[in-house]
Amino acid sequence: MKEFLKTKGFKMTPQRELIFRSFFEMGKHVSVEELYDKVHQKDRSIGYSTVWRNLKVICKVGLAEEVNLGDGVTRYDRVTREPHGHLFCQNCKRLIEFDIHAVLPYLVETGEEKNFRADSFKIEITGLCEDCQAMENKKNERLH
Amino acid sequence: MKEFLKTKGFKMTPQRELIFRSFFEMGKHVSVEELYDKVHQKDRSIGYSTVWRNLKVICKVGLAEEVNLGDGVTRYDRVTREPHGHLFCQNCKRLIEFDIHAVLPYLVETGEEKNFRADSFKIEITGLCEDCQAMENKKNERLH
DNA sequence: TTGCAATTGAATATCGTTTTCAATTGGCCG
DNA sequence: CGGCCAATTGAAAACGATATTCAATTGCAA
Ligand SMILES: [Mn+2]
Ligand SMILES: [Mn+2]
Ligand SMILES: [Zn+2]
Ligand SMILES: [Zn+2]
Repeated sequence: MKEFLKTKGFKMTPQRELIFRSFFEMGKHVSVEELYDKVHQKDRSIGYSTVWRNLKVICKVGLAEEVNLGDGVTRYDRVTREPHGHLFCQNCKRLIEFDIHAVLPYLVETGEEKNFRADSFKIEITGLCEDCQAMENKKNERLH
Repeated sequence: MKEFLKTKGFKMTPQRELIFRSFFEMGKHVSVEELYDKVHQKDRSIGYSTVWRNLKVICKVGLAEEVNLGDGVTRYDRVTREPHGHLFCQNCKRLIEFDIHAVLPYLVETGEEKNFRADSFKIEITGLCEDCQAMENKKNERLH
């Protein structure tokens, strides 16, 4: 990792090491605050801006991407070889991923048709996840 | 329009009338600030918060939807019968629409598979529009 | 070891969004 | 036609996530 960062023009530091490690441990779709909480538990001296900056670094070196869902909080998603879409539960904010191989060619073609140079594709389905639907049903039952 | 608003529990006011009219005149993908500028030209007394609130009203009554592209500015898009996706130029912020009939069934199916109750579908392609590519090329030529 | 750019933490700035509050007004009812 | 009251308005302030500033520290190449 240190070597990898060097090729990208970044130094390794203890703070960066902990932040990177924590990010990759936490799995997908992490917000600055969530990562800060985790990192801060392990090292109370690490500041919020350092966590924020290092998430940007993780993106700059191509290991993650920002995900914006319009709820005012940017999440950071590990980059995987497989492009995917997101099901976003408006209630619990959970993100469920799904494969988009089937539709990607169509989107690529659409971009080409309009002479658009596409950098990235985003597919999001907003709604209510299975669990939150169940909770909603229970709540409605109680009203009878 | 006044009657329509009444059925939704809203009153008509001169400010609202002007804001609604201006919004529909401006076409698609309007930000609060853009609409405020336009409205403010016609009536210097109308405040920013009134414009903001009325855009929310336009959404509440189902005539528009918020569009979030991760650039920190919410845009308001007239609701049309036809679902569509967006090509978003990162340089000039222009939005180009495209039809998504072909991929919608796949997304609906995906939601069902995961027992997800889908409210809305969002498809965005980020990149550089034709004009901005041309500008970029010109700039690069000049460097030789 | 030295020099210097990169990094860090705290504080502060930014900026679009949202709320507060007092004053005004639309529209229903008598 | 008034009177009433909830809805609406405009200005100002609050919010909150993101981003920057700055002085101090540190990684690391030479
Ligand atoms: Mn993801
Ligand atoms: Mn649109
Ligand atoms: Zn949920
Ligand atoms: Zn452009």
